Amino acid sequence: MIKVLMIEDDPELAQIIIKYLAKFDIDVTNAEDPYIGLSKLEIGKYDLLILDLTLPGMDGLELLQRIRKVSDIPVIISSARDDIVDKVVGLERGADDYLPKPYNPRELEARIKSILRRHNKTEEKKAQQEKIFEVNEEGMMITFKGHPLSLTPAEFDILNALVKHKNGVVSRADIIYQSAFINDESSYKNVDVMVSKIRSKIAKYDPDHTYIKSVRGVGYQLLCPPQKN
Amino acid sequence: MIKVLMIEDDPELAQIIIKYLAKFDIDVTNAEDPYIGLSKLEIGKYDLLILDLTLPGMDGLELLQRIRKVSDIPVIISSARDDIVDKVVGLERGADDYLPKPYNPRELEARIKSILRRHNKTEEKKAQQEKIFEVNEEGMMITFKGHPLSLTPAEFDILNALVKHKNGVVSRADIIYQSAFINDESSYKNVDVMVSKIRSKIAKYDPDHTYIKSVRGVGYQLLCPPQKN
DNA sequence: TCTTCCATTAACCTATTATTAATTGTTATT
DNA sequence: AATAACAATTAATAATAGGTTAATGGAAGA
Repeated sequence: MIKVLMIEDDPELAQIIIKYLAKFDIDVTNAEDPYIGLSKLEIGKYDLLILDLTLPGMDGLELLQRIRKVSDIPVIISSARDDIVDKVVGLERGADDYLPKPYNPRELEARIKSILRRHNKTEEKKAQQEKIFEVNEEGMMITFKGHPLSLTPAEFDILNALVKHKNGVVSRADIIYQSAFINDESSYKNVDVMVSKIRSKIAKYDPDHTYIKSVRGVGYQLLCPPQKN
Repeated sequence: MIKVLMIEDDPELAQIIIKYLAKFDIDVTNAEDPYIGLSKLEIGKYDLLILDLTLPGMDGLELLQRIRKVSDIPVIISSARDDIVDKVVGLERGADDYLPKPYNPRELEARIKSILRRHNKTEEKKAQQEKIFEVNEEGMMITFKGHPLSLTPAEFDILNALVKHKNGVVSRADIIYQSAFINDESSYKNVDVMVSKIRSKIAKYDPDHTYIKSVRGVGYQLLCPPQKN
C-alpha cells in the first residue's frame, strides 16, 4: 500500500485522482489547505507528495522550499501552468517531477511508481514481501514481509518449527521437545502463551490476517496463504 | 562534470542538445545507432541516459528492457510520440522520465539535475548503511560512523568478530577462543564486561540506538540496522 | 446447553545479563 | 628499581528479560 499526500485546492479534481489511484493500491489523502497539508506531512507517514502550485494563501513553490527544509519526500508538482520557468524553478527547488494539467491519471500513476521505484527500491520490497516468513537460523532472526520480528529464543524456536512444517500441524509436545529454550517439563499452556506473543508481534505489521491457526486438540499450524479475519 | 549518453538518430537535434547542455557542465555523447549506444553504455561510465524511442533497427522500449537487465542507470525517454500508452509502458519498464518532443532544452537540463539529485542521494544512503562500522584489521581500528573508537585489543577482537558475523549470533566461547588477547581460561563474564565497555564507547556517538544485542543464553549479535531504545 | 479447549492478560520468579568496583598483571617511563 | 598507566580479569551487586504458571473470558464442538 502506497500512501500519498496531495495538496490540491480543487476538490473535484482531487476526488477523481483519489478514486483512480485507489484502483492501483495507492491511498491518497488530500489537504485543500497548504498549512494543513504541511502539518499532515510532519505527522503522517507518506511515501510521496503531489503538490498543486496554485494554492490559496501560499505560493506552491514557496511551500515546496519549506517542505524541503524538513523532509526528503518525493514530490510531484501538478500545475495548471505549462510554463518553462515554473518547471525549471520547481525542479530546481527539489521537485522530482512536474506534470502540467490537464494530465491523464494513468500517467500520474506511472510517474508515481517510477519515482518510488528509484526512491525506496519498491521492487526489492515487493520481492521480500513474497517471501512472507524468512528465517535466518544463524542470526536467530525471522523477518515477516521484510520486517524483522524481535523474537525471544523460545519464540524463535516455535515460529521456526511452524515455518519448517509449513501448512502442517505441529503439536505442543513437539514444540516443547525440540526447543532448547523451553523446559521439557513446562506445561502445554506455556506454548499457547508464547504463540499468543508471536501472533501479536506479527499483528504489528498485519493486523488483518491470521497466520498461526490453532488446530483443536492437536496443535498449531502456519497458514500460507493466510486467512482473513 | 556530469556524463550523459544519448541515443538519438536525429543528428541535428543531437547537436543542439549537446551544445546546450555543455553550458551547464553536462557532457553529452551521442550514439546514433542503438547497438553502438548499448556497447558504449557497457564500457563507458555514464551518469544518465537519454533515449529516443524511434530508432532505426530497434524499438526503443525493447532497448530499454535490455539496458535494464544490465544497468540501473537513470533513463530519460525522449520521444516524438506524446502518447499515453508509450508513456506508461516506458515508465513501467524502468524509465525515470518521459519527455515528449519538442521540448525546451532548459527543461531537459532541469529534469536531468532533478533525477541525478535524487539518484545520488539514494546511493549515498546505501553507502552509509554499509559503512556504520568500518574495520581496519592491520591497524586494529574500528570506526563507527566515521568516528574512530579507541578500543583495547580484546575489545577490538570482540567487535571485529561481531562485525564479521553481521546479524548472526556469536557465542562467548567463540569470542574467547578466537581472540589472542583474551585468555582461553577466562570466564564468560569477562566478555560481558568488555561488551559493556564497547557499548559505552559506541554510545558516546549514538546514545539512542542498540547496536550490540545480547541473545539470552546464546551470546551477542551485531544489529544492522540498529534498534531504537 | 454444556463442556472442553484455546486466547490473552497479568503476575511471578529465576537465570542471565549489565555495570561498577576491586584486583592482578604487564608494559612503559622515570 | 619504582611507579605510573593501562588492560584483562574477577568479584560483587543491580537490573532485566523471558519463561512460566495462574486466572479469566471466549470460541468451538458435541
